[in-house]
Amino acid sequence: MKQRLQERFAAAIEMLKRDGVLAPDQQVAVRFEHARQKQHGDFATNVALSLGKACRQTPRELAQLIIDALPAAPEIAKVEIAGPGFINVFLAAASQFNIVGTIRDAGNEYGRSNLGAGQKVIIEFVSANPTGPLHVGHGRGAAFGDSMARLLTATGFEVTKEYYVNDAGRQMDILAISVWLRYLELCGEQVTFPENAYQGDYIFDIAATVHREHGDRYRRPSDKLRTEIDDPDLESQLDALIQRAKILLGHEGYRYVLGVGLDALTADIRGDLEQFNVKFERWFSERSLLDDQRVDNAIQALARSGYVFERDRALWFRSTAFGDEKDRVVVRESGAPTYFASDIAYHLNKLERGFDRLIDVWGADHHGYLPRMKAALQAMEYDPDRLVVLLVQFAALYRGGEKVSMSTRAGEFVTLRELRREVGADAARFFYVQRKSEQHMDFDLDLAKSQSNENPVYYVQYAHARICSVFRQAAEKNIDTSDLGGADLSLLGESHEIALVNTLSRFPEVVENAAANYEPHRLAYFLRNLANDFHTYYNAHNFLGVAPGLRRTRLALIDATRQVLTIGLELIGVSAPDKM
RNA sequence: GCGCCCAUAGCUCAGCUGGAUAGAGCGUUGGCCUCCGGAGCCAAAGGUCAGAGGUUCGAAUCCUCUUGGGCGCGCCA
Repeated sequence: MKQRLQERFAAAIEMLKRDGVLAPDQQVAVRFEHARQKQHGDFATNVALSLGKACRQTPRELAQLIIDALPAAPEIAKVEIAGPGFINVFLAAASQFNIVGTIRDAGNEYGRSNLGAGQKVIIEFVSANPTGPLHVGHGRGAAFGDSMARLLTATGFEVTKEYYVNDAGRQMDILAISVWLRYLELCGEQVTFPENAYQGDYIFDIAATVHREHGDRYRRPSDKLRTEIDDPDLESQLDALIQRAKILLGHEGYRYVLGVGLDALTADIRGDLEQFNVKFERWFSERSLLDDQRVDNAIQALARSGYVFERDRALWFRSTAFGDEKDRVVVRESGAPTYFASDIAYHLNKLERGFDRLIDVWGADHHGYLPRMKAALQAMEYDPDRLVVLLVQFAALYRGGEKVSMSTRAGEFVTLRELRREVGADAARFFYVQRKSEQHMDFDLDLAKSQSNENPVYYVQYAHARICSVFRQAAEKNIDTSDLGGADLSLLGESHEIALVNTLSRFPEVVENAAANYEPHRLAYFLRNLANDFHTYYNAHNFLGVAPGLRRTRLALIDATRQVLTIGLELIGVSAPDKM
């Protein structure tokens, strides 16, 4: 409807240009917004206000000229000038109600658009290190990323969801040593478990699996584990322990233990996310980049740019040339590439796979990492704007008013699984996605659990279930609901019906805005509004107990409502139950 | 110290990229049909949009400064 109005007004503007009121080269964009108050009609534009100065007219005079030039249009009932020069448009009721038919004809397609025009987008999110179960902090990224993927798909992008598995590097070694030490304990060895290794119970489970399947095969005498290291630094001691383990177990044994841990945790995370209604097209291994020399290739590609140099026997990327705070190491003194180097390879790989836009969802603590990543792309002559990084702020956790730590190593976190079991995947997803991603979020676990019944998701789902219930009642009373398409929409007109229809008609616009701005929370708010409009209507009017003609019309309206609720909930990964 | 993010009702948050009288949920107070599901509906109270300047017809929204909070500044990932 907005677009229709824009066309009408553009025609009027053209007319004024021809009449010399406006300069022919004057750039004019007529923007409409939904009027907040009823007395201001349905849509309002400030075009006369913004143009007034350019043509030396007062805004109100110009508004009048525009209105006079406006072509006759059946959808417009009335046009008014208000305030300093707003033009308020009142729509003809009949043309508004047609949306009910449009929605029902479009079915599941309603709200979809071709904004993306088939552009290939890869969205990478969660990507938590596979060193422990996901905690509630990861849940926010998961809910956000997945909803974004759904929104982008609905708006005509070709979307691939990917999880980058950080299965290389020191964190993996710490995982391996943690598993192995617990395993040795099970074998009956006396070992001191370092406090900076992974403390979580899940490590025992993995160790137990190894012990059950292989007995003492990976057992080594614990006295050989002792390292003669004076360094009081716990991290250095841990590294020394890892070195001992590699020697004692041999390459294959060590790889085995590490692999068991990695596989177990990856599988755990994958299952957890599936229960959360999040599925990835691909789990991309960081190690595979190293194994296939793609990291080396990337470093060479970067070197060809001329922004790579050697210092202190390490290889550096001159990222400061592109605005980064300092230059960054890509190959360590030891010869091992940094995490940054494999990340460059990963992003290069995404570009080579033909994605037009790379979307990364990161925790806000990684924001300092963005300039160097963009710099790398720029150095290799890619447009850095093809990388879009969406930062999701931390969710500070509280339990009984106390802040809860979320350290994976210390094993002191609340898992996503726990949360899901307490409140359910639907409530958790809705709760997460309700918040704007760049907004800090206080997550009170006790509140989230105790209020599970007051979560707005139930309010929205209840609206859907209620509509389904009305149709069940209709069936019981042998009321024919098969020909809602033939409903006479001109019978609508109650204020609650107008409000509901207006909200329904805004849905495609909300989806587009949510996708274009990477703001799925808009959809959550829209759905709450829609549910509110419906509940209010439900309370004020009867659907089944009225004359057959009106009954059919109202059923068509609430059926369209049910459809939009289903589509909208689906877009944020929440179910639309028939009964609750 | 430098950089990024944030500050809106008692609490948790929206505010449609600068519009008209700043809105929801929770909590508080009062009300609702013997009828399609009361997980609902209606109403009231609650605000110096952190503070101060600036930009303009017009600012919660844009700019500067101040205050207060979160995060980052590794040859960790």
